[in-house]
Amino acid sequence: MTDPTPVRLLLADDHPVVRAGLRAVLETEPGLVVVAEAATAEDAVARAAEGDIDVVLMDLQFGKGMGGAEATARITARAGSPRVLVVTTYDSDADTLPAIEAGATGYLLKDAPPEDLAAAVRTAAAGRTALAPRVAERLMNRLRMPGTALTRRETEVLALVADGLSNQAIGRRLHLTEGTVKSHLARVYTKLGVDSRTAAVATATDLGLIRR
Amino acid sequence: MTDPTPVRLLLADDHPVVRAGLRAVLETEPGLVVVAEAATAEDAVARAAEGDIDVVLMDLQFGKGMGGAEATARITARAGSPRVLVVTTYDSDADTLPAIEAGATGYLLKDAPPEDLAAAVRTAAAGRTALAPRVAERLMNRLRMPGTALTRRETEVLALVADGLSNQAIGRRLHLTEGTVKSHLARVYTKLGVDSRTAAVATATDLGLIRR
DNA sequence: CGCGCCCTCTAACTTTCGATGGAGGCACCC
DNA sequence: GGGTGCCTCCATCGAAAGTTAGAGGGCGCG
Repeated sequence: MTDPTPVRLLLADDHPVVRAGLRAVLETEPGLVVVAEAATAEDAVARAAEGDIDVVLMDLQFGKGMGGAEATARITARAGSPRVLVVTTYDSDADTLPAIEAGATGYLLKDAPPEDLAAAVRTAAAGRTALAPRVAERLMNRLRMPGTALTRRETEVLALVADGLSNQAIGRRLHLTEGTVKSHLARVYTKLGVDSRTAAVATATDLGLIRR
Repeated sequence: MTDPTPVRLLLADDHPVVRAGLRAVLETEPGLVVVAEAATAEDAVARAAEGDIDVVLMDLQFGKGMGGAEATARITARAGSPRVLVVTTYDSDADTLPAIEAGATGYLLKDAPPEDLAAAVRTAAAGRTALAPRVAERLMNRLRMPGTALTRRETEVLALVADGLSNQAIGRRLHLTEGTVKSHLARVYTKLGVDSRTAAVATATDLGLIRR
């Protein structure tokens, strides 16, 4: 009656408590086995390369070093790589879009009930996409309102504005001229319907386009 | 050799995964027993009132309803109440100060290693204060820099800046001249050590001087 | 191979901000 | 009464930010 080939999992999260929680929740499920944990994104990439993992549960925020999105990209870049299921606290566009672009098979929120989590892991193991309802809704809104969608570069510039940088400083950081930064921001303003950097940060934060 | 009166714990966190993780980490410790869990702040307040709890592990962010700080205040307001140990992800002043004001016995971060967590629970059970190193450092910095405190008017103006209003608009809103608004902001900038409105909003948000 | 979208850059122009250095009124406290 | 801190207002000047109206290259898609 037991499944002869259980789904083998790697937990990548810098919080020991969260790793213990995921382990506790998932190991009670039949057919799921946690075979390894990683406390940094670098470790996760290295461990995933060993070939004995079916699904990686990946956090996006790590205290130091590489982020979860980049780790996801590196893992999925290899042939025969495991599926990566992002499990994080936030559902802003600033987090979801890079993760999905990086090749994540699913995107879950940490407040999900254990059943949903286990179901998503099985879905991911089967190669199908698993999205949390809130994330799915956000993506739908994106598709419905294409005029409002900020491009990657625009989001990047706006995030630096939110950090308090001047146009000149942003230009230096991104290797752009100050004029180009202004161009990006001008487009951001029209898309968001505002007319200043502070107003742009305010509404973008409300809309979840950037995090703060 | 076993302690006849173990420390009885209540876990209050809206994430099932985190509750499972805390339970897994703490129940392996001798002398600690998790007797209840709460998924909302309201439940935590009600459950803590039953009198059979020594220490509450309280998250600050709950998806809906009451926040962890208010719940902490309500729990500690009663006589003979349990100790409240805040366990959260963030260490900004906006979170720590209200929690401490509300009567929390300690403040931990979720990335703490399990040993530290268990040690902090025992410290709290004994009635002593348990602070994560990063939080302690932050509090020390506060005490060292008393000049950073913003006046009511300055905070009011800065909050409107964070909402994206121009100096003129703020003046209209508060019945001030634009020049007065500039005066307030100039003082805010020197106090925060910045030189632009966006930078002021960024650092004030980090410091928890304004809400967003 | 166009077409559209994104990214980059330019340049001149207007408006808003921020810096500086004041000044007077008011409340509170020693 | 004389501090001290907060709030209000003033004027000027240089520095950012925002506006407008372009243009060209790259990339994917039908």
